Amino acid sequence: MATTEHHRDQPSTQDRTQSRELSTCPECTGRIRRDSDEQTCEECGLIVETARIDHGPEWRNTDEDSSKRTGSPRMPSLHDHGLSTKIGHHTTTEQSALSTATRRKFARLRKWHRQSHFQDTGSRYLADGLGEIRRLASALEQSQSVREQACRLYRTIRSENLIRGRSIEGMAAASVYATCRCNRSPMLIEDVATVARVSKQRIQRCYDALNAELGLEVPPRAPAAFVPRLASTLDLNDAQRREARQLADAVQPAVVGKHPAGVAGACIYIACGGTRTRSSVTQSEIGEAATVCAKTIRDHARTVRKLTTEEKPIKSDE
DNA sequence: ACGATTATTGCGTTCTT
DNA sequence: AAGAAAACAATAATCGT
Repeated sequence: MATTEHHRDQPSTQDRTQSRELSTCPECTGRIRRDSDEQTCEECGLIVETARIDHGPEWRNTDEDSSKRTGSPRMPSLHDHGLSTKIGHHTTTEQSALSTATRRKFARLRKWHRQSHFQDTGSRYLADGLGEIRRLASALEQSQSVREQACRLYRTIRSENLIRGRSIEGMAAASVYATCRCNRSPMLIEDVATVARVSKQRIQRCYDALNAELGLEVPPRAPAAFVPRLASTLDLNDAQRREARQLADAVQPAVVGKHPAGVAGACIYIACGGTRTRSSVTQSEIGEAATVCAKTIRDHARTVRKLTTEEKPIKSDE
């Protein structure tokens, strides 16, 4: 089949994410990340601009085999890239003009046409997976760009025969998760597990297999990326956010390998007063928001404190 | 005797025919 | 609709110390 051959040479997800421009956010002076269709702030999540217009050329011969030169851009999220057509229902004035025989004929035509979509074997499964990805991406409020990237990833997963024996739904969820991580989004596997139809463990397995087989380079996650997210669910004020962010940035090189959301939670805990003054948020509240237990917040808070007080010993903090 | 590694089995799943 | 193929988890077996 021509479609799978075509997609073997598609650029992988990380190729696309590398070409993004950075500027600063008017709201919090954070960095702005630019996707193909959106500009979002990495700090506060503010969507600066949403370009609904496709600025690309009207026709493209860049599709390698130039099998398609005009029309809307290819949609990786649709099993046939949105290339298929439908025979519409004429429900208005024309209906009366058509004879019964003609209407029958069109109904027959329509049915045959619709069924012919799935005639090449296996693309039913592909459509299932892509549909699930679309569902997950929208449930997780991800941008259109993320959705398309996830679908592209899913296609290569499929062509590498990584799905057999696992599950379509698990792999779809893993695709979305992996895409979010490649885009440095503060996404937790727990997040996708709550909207997915399979367990967290199964998603994790699929994600592991995906990493092992495809070797896609997912960047390490910075704790600072989780600060805005946690801050908004915990309803913190600007000063607290700023403080927590500074702590997270300062501490980042020393906490590689630790769960970034847990570290971010610890920074927030300290920024909100810590044990000293009565903290505005409890450890368990933070833990819940970060999908980590309260003890982790406590432990990390200790190391964060130690790391930051070494640098400026003026502030004696216990 | 014990812990760690490897085989085996059964199960739920994809995918082909 | 049926069966092959591949993955996984739980259990059994084997091995080295």
